[in-house]
Amino acid sequence: MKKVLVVAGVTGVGKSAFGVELAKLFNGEIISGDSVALYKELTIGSAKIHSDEMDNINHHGINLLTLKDTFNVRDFQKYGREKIDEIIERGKLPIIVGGTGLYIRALLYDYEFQDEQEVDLDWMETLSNDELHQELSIVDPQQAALIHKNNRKRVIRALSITKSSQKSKTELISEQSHSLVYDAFILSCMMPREHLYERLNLRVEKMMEAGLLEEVRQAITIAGWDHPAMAAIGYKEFKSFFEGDSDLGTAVGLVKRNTRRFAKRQITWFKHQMSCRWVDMSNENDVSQTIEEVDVWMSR
RNA sequence: GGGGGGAUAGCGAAGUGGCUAAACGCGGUUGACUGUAAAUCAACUCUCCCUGAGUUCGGCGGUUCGAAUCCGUCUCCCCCCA
Repeated sequence: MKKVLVVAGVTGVGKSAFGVELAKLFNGEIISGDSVALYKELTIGSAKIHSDEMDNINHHGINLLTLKDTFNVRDFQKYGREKIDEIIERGKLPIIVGGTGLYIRALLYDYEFQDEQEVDLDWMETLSNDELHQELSIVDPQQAALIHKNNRKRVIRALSITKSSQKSKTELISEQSHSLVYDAFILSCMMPREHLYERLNLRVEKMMEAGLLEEVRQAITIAGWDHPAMAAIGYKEFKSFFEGDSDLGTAVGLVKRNTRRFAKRQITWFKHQMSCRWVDMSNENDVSQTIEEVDVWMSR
């Protein structure tokens, strides 16, 4: 199986720099596993790696799109797998670096996405959460049992799978083996919660100093608030500020809070959705120990 | 010195005699996750031997079958008049 190194984990602990370090040590190229850094216009708020931090290591999946485009997991899986093959072709090690759990999991595991025909979903709009969930329990009872009725987006998605393709979500998932399609060594970077939160708060302050507000202003003139990417943390929080409904301090506070909550969700994801080698980035010994383990894995 | 207002769980804030361990928001914790995922959603958050029990609503004392809610008093905070 093809070897792929993965530097996943929580935001703000230094994954990007660690990825570059590993790329230099093991002759690698980096594929970003980040759903926001994909967009050219979203740089400060996405904590995107700066070009002079890349240290001549090739980075893929950054600035790939403009805010005129949209993207989804399926696109990422396709793009990522192509890049992995290309990099291996060049005799180098593909290194996935990022924190978008679903993207990374879909890339590494045998997630199957099928072609879906356009289906009119407007009729769902008028239904209540309960009615939609009721509908789902008829066409796909297993998924209905798994998805909470208030999770409207998921309920609608599960419904639309059955409407726009031949299989239900349950059937689709049951056909997969839920195993890795690569010889992947998955690192999940973290650090003690308190320390992490402190860093994250500080990072938001730095983003403001770096001109985040102006970046948001420009992004909305291109994309408007309706673009999915504008729902990213560091952007959506400024909506009410720009509309004159709240002050800047409130917006910044929300960015901090949402970043913390996001970090928590990432930890939960990597803890339960894939099996990772956890790396405490605040512990030098653990980091160097990890590098040794990568070395062993490489020569395996 | 006089007059008025207020003290509620980590914070903000409802509640003004039983349905209240106490709404709601924030903060925090835990979890779900297969085409918007930095998205979306759920649970928990006084204590404990936790499908039950125990101690709470500034302190103390009282009224009452029953008080965060009524009365007295003390402490602290805020506003107004001197």
